[in-house]
Amino acid sequence: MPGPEFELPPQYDPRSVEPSLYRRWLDRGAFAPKDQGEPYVIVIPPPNVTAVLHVGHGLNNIIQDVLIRFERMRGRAAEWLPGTDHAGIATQNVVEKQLAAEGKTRFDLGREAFVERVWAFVRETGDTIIEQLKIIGCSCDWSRTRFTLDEAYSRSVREAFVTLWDEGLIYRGHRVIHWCPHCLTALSDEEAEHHDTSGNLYHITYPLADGSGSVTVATTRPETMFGDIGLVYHPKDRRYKAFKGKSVKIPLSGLVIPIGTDDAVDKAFGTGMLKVTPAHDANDFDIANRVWPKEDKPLILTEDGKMAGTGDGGRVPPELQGLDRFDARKKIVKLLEKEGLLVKVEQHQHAVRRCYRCDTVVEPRLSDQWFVKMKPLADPVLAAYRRGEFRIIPERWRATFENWMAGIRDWNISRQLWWGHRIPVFTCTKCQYQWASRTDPTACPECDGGGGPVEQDPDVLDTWFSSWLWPFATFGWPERTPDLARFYPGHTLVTAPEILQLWVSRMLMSGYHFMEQRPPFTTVYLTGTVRDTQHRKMSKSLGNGIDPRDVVQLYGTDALRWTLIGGGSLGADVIVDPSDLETTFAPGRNFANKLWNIGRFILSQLPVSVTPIDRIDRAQLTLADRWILARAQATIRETTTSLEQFRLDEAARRCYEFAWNELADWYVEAVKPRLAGGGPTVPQAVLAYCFDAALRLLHPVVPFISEELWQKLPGRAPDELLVVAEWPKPRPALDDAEADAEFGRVKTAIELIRSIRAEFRVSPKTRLRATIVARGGDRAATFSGERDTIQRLAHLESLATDGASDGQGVHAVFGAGSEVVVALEGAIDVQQECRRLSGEMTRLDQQLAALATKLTNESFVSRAPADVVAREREKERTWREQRNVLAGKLRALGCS
RNA sequence: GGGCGAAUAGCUCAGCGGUUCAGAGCGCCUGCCUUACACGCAGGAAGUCGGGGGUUCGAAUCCCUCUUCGCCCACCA
Repeated sequence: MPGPEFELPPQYDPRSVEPSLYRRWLDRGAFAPKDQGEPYVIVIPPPNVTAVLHVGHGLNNIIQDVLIRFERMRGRAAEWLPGTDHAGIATQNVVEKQLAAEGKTRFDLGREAFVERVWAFVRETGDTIIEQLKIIGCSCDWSRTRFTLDEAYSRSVREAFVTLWDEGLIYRGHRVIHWCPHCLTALSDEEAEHHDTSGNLYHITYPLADGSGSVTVATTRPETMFGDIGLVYHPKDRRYKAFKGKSVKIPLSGLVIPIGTDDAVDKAFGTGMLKVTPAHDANDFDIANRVWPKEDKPLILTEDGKMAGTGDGGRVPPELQGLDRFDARKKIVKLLEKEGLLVKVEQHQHAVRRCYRCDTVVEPRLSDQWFVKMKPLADPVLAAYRRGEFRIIPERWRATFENWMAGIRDWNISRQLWWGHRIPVFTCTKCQYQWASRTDPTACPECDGGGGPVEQDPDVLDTWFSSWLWPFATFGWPERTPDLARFYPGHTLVTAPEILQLWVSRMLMSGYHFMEQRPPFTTVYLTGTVRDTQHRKMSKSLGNGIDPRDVVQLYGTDALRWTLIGGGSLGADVIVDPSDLETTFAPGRNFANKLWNIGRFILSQLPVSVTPIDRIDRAQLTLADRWILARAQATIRETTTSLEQFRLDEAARRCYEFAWNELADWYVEAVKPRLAGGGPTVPQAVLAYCFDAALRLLHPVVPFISEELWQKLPGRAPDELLVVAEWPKPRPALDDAEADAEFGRVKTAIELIRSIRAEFRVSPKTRLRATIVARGGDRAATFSGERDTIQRLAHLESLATDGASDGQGVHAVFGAGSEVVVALEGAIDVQQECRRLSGEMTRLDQQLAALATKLTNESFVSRAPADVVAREREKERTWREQRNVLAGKLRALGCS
């Protein structure tokens, strides 16, 4: 009797289901960790508030969602902490761009108004990002959403800074750092990205001051020559021996500078003579400190990358002052050429550093910045990693991580920005005493009574100086909150490998340093990257980004998740085609629709109350019942193992095969006749059990469709939710290797009959008569017991399972010599059948020959494992029996 | 300059020493609107597993090498 489920439309419409389900989960508080139980904690890599997410972020967050849903169902107190990052440079950049469109700069607004303006922007985009996470189904604990610039979070940042200061790990460094002339701020080494660039190597003549000749210097940056304080060559370079102690004149300016020597010079590069520009090259800075430690290090470029003016020491010739550095380069080259001081220009491949936020070529620049001493922080982490206290998967990242940790350099944390955490360093204007403070001081602690006004450092902290505290600042550190006690240390961090150093390693360092030597997580899962078919990263500038909202609108969230999770194995890139969303996302949509229809059918067959599977008497089970129940056990085990091993793709595939190929294609089809009769409750119980298990197993990957169907299953309380339902456990009592093998034979027999039908172009409407002859290990009862199934699925009129083959019809051999014979009167001629069978024979003979070679090979028999040899022997026996049957058939037909 | 990854059907991928291991999805071909599903069902065609060499009784699977692509790191100006 068809139930009300037939009212359900035959086509699943995710749009009508997903938003309301998500709301139900929220209303029920399903994403909050339960009060009891062992915690499982993931902290989200907080997305920058600058931009909407694309499917690249989608992959990352969906992986986290699969893991958190899995562990939640397994009974852990699952905490997935969400939030966003204020993203200092990036955000300030975006807002400054907006201002520029209005013809304004941040200086027009002033610091306070500008920061207010950024806040307004951030509130808006932050909300969009959270919305997107919800749309793709993320089951974050929204009650604990954090932002790295929240008041409480800011206290954590300040605490970390002051602690490090007190420990002597923060210092003011005077050195050449990466400076972005567009963002007008210093950058860390990690924020200045290398880009291979094809440039020029200019060979420039520096005349000797005494007029006795000249030397040639090769440089990629002629515009910095006015900042030269000398030339150096390698002390062992004989070519320049005669120049020792001499001086040269800087071309175009005439300034006289000395020639020195330094070991750092590469004799083989360029001319072996290096110009030393200490204020605009980190390497030159070091050389200058060795060779001319007392010499000034003149800056000849302004902060925004222009040639310095007269006020800046007057080293730059007047006609070049104020020119942009690249325009200046061109002009200088021209001038040099005119004066005959340009020897040659060579093509030169080299890496140029660019700002990771605005892509401007970074200018090395001597300045004063705050640095963190990293070695004391990194060493314990490296040691802990080698002890195995946390792991990084895929394991291949080990070398990268270890090299970085071992060779770590101090971290420049000050940024000349307005958007971020103000550096809590204060200076007394009277006595110049400088200190870091957890609270804003009003007076200098060193001056007696009336100190001078106190000034705070104008700079802000590097964004990463706040996000490196994420795993514990989010839970209230430095206060000893219950959350902190419960959710630190966490478990899994899922993120992109490109921020392994920028973020992951620093979180580990802060974790070990501030949290009593405990790691913030035990597993770091480095995901692959979502790329287009040309293997390019998704990015706005390339126009190949896909907004997850578009995919969800077209195909549903489950389809999006299905493609991203199934698209690649652990840590592998996922390739999607932005120009063909249909092909990319249809498989997931199709699967969701298939589940929908399996559900529609099963639900229509189930009574209001279904017998639990453990109350079914095993004696009542048919072979097909036993088979699907055994398959369910295998699926439960394999899916669970795969998820435990972070093989989400494998888990997804396994469930898919169970639901679609095993349950729908075989069991449902096999069981239909038994259902139609309204007969016993056994098939209903089996269907309900298997479908329930499949939905549970699928839930982490396709949460919406699984939840929607699961709630419709009989016996559900109105408030029961799959999202917090129990993860299936295997029931050993339902394991059944025998049924697995026997039903496998039945399937094979059906497939052979279908093949024959198709080969002989017999319409399914024509009912055929067939015979199955069980031989070898096969039992006739296996086939007679499933007679109805075989007849129905192979479109047979009748099936004989007891008689011997009479040689009439089309034959196929399977198993250990068992045989299928399909009666096809008139449709076949003997010649054709002879050809077909001898073709089979040839194939079999080839396989047997190959096997014989193997088995007569003394080395194989003696050296291969015994079970492998045994298996090969068994295979040979089986094929030999098949061959015998075939040979008999050929004889009977009188084939030549 | 160093390190890493990938190369398997037209496309996107799985398999990573031995069970028909040469697979899946999409695409393609042939039948089917079989009352859950044409976003479907059934049956097919399709790859000398990038080239070469080696280890092994046995290699898509391990080692070396080459080619192509991609990524990360790097103070030769």
